[in-house]
Amino acid sequence: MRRSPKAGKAPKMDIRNVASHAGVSIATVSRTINHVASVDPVLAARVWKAIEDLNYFPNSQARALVSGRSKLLGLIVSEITNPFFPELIQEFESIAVEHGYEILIGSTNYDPKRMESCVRRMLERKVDGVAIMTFGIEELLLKRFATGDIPTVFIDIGPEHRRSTTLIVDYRQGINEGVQHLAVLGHQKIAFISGPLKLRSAETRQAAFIDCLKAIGLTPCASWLLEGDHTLDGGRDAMHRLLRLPGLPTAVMCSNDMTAIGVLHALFEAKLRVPEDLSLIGFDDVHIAEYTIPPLTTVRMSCHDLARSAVFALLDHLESTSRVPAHLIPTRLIVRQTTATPSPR
Amino acid sequence: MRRSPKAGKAPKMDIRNVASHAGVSIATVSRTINHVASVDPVLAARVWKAIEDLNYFPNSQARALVSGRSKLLGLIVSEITNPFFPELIQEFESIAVEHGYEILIGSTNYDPKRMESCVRRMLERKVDGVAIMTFGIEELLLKRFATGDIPTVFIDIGPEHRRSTTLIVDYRQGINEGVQHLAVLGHQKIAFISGPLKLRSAETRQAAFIDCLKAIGLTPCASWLLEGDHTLDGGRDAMHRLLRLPGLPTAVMCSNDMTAIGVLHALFEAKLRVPEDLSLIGFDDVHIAEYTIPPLTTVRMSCHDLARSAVFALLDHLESTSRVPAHLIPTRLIVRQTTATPSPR
DNA sequence: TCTTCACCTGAGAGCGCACTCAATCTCAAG
DNA sequence: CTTGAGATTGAGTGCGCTCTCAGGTGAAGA
Repeated sequence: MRRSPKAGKAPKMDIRNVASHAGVSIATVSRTINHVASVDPVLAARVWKAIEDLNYFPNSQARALVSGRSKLLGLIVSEITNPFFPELIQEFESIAVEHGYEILIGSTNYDPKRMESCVRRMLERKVDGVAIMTFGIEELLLKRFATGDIPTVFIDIGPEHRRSTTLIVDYRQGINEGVQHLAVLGHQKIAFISGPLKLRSAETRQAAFIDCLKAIGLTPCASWLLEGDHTLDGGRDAMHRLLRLPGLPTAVMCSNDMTAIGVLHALFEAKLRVPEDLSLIGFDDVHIAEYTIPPLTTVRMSCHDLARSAVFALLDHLESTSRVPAHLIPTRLIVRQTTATPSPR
Repeated sequence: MRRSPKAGKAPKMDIRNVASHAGVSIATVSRTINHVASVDPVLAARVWKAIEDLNYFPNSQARALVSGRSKLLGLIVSEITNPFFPELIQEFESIAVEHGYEILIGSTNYDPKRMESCVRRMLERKVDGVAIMTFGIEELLLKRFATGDIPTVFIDIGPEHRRSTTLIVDYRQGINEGVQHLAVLGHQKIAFISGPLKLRSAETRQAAFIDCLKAIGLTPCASWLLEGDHTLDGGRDAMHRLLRLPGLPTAVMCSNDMTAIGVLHALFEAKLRVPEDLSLIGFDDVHIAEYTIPPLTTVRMSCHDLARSAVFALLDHLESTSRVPAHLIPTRLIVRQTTATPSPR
């Protein structure tokens, strides 16, 4: 009774107890738990009863240790407080659980130190696979998982090896729809508030915006290309900066919805009306985008698609289910009420 | 090479490899890793170098198995897509990590089945402690953890035993401030949109509201006591119901911020202005409450306080740090711009 | 009746690590 | 030079479980 000072309580329930209580060997208990077909139904019933009676839970540490499979999937996101990620996590988790896996979440907050510890923890816990959905792997993560020891899923850019999948988001499609939509309404002066440009995907979104602008014969104005950080505060601050500029654009596109909501707030403070004085388009289409005032026109990147593709890609590597997942994530414009014809000024 | 069909890759790095590479016994490696003071610095250096060279990670499954401590803290929340919880999770995680623990998240979505599987998973993974922050334990959870085998933290109501802590949220304080604030502004007709009433805390909040109303001589009107579900959609729907009623209140208090944001949206659709036509007060003070239009007056229940108290209470049970945590979580009104004098009608 | 074979079951090994305990080593004092 | 206390070290055990493999059972065929 060395390491059990609490004493007496739970009498260290393990597979042996179940075995003796059911009058079988531990091997049979193990087989029963793992649904091995060859177990005599009578014995299996006895085992299940014993498990029930004793309120036994298999120790997954031990299971993982011996089987080599932890049944854990890592999920690394950049910022859990950005509503997009909880939505993604929820979806990811339910699909994972459905397939017998659990998830270990890591939130990097764009902080290299946290990122490092995140990866380390995943490795230590021996996750069976990892989805890195940070929208911008600062090399670090990429390098850590480059060895290809465990299956990975990346977004936009990732290592090239057999056990890794890269999900490509078609930012251009949705952003183009947004720009076109604005152009059709008559906007010519369009600003863009990006995410942190060290993030690959933020950069890609901005690049897509610039290209789309050029495609319709508009010249992107450098001072209307602001860098945000994908947060509410960042969006508000960027808009403040924009407002201090001499000329004002007639429309603003944002790299994500949080930024757009921040912009909405800055505009409210400045007593500017949306969409009358300024049109606004977000990106992601988080649930709350439908609830802003006015409801936000935004580019939808389905976190449902993303989560599904990620889990399935991982499962594919793990169990070669050959359930070929879609690796191209589409985006499309959802028109709500933050866009309108520019008012003559 | 039986169970390693991937072959060749990582040569099954374990403590033995490190030991032989460093020319010491595995015991010394173990001691080094665990920072046992008595290890000869020279040997320790050799060990660390070997660890570095071999890129070795201790297997936490094995560590947990033998030591009996998983260094895992469970965190069960009701709904990860409600922004309050990500904020709570982030705080909880960073404090936990700071103290050498990791967290396992479970989101119940108010679904008994998910709840059951959540608990089961926590138990199977042998978490060292669990914080149940669902604001409404439907007995189920309570019962599951009632045995007192592992330390737990509950909110509002929990089992009574040595290894369990119950955090009491002082809903009344903040709600009272809200009601008073409304009363001072001249409101007499105040509605309340609750959370799902099967949730203990939702019920408590509503009860507090009713009491506060009575305390200032107002009679709560039954038809103005609506049940929501703590979501955006629920808030919007409840407000729709309220709008269909013959008489309209002049102010609405909500059981959480998501509900309030839903209400805001319903009001926008109905072309009613806030706060001119109707005053509105939320609850929680999630970050985005500052960003609604107009910015939401709300009762702050600090998720920072909550997370801190929860982790510390758990650590206290685990390591008897006797870092006595505050068990009373205060709430207070944050006045922003959704409240004003009722307009004469 | 005896062998063959398919089918189950249980004994036992060992997953990677922490921890105990006895062995070894160091060094000062006798 | 010997001895003992104290400091380090390494062999070995076992955490709870899965999986292999050999042994045992019973039905079918010779």
